[in-house]
Amino acid sequence: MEVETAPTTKGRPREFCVDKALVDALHIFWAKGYDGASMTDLTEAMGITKPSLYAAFGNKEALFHKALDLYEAEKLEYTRAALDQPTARKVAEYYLRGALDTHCGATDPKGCMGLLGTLACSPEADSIKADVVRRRASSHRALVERFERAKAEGDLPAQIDPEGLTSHMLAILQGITVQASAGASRAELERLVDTSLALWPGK
Amino acid sequence: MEVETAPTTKGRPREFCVDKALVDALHIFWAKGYDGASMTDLTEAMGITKPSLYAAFGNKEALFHKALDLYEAEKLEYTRAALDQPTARKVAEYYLRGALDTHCGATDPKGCMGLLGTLACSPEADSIKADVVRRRASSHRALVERFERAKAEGDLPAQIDPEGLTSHMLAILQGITVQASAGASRAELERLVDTSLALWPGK
DNA sequence: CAACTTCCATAACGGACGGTATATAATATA
DNA sequence: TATATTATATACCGTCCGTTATGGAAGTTG
Repeated sequence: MEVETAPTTKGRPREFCVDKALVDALHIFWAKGYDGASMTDLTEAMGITKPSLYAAFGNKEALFHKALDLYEAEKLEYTRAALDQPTARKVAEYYLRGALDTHCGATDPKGCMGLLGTLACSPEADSIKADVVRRRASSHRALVERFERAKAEGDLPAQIDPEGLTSHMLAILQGITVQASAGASRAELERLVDTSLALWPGK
Repeated sequence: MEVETAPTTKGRPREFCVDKALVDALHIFWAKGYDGASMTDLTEAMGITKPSLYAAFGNKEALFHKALDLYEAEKLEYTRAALDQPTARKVAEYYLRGALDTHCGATDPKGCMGLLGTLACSPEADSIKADVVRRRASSHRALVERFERAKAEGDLPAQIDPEGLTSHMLAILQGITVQASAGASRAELERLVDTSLALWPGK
């Protein structure tokens, strides 16, 4: 049993770039969701055949997890950077504006890949769902802690519930991605964010 | 060419109740989404065979639209009742608490059937998607008008953008249903709603 | 060169999908 | 009772799904 893909250079070299193929796969999953993306969709977008895909990535599910890793690392970087902002208000602003750029940009698919993953309901997608839920829980936790710190530092009012505020802000974020998927314009979503920030508590 | 199902009583009478079967179908679509619900899932839950289903409802897509009609009429009644509340704050409160009861109750499936419909990405589900988006747009419009009226009546501050506030509130609503689908507890979502209402502008 | 290893292309696998043809059972009408 | 009409039950259709077996092409190593 081999633990990893052997780093040998023997045999015929592969004719495609694994990293580029993964980027292509990510775009398909992002646009169509796990169930909606067929192997044919994927292989056509990646420019490779099915046996090549299986040799390089394992299977569809493994490919999705790898695409999700890439998505988190590249596209969700703003959610980590947001935590470093000096005040709770700036955290929220960074978060929501980042969501706007990421989920309603011109080049990438509209909406959130994770959201599609969570709501995919095929029986075999349960492992996908669990993965996304787990990742989301860790963002949630980090945000609660950040808002607790903000409360201690005085840039959130004392009566604010950090747990509730986190769920509230993530709900807005999810709503943004839902509306983006449904075809809302960037301008519309900017007014949404402006309103949410106008109602934000504290400084 | 017959325009409607003939109201005759000739021939063998059907052995199941169409209305009850539709309720069963609704629960399946609600829990699994359009693509996730297979004809086998549906017929088993409805207790009928496929030919009976096709004779009574046309096909899967027509069945979904009828189930969506029922869903809107019965489960989304609160969104209409909300508009009759005396102030913008009460409208929001009615809306969000109603969402809690409807999408995080004990008996019905968690989450929002419309949301699953919008995010279903199979090619043949485009008509489903368009239907849901259209229905949602009309709720949106009604809400904007209600908030404009509230502004005129003085229970919303002058600097509030009714369009943005509507998108904001619907985003929270969508976030609630997303989190409910993902397994959030009722208590968690109540804290979310409490926070959202604590931040609500005006009286 | 031959031997070996790895990748690519074709085509097929079993299974599930939405949808239906056919035959039989049950009722109303005449 | 005979006939027409409609519902049910079974079995099947073609298509697409994710996955894989097979044969040959392309490269490295001796």
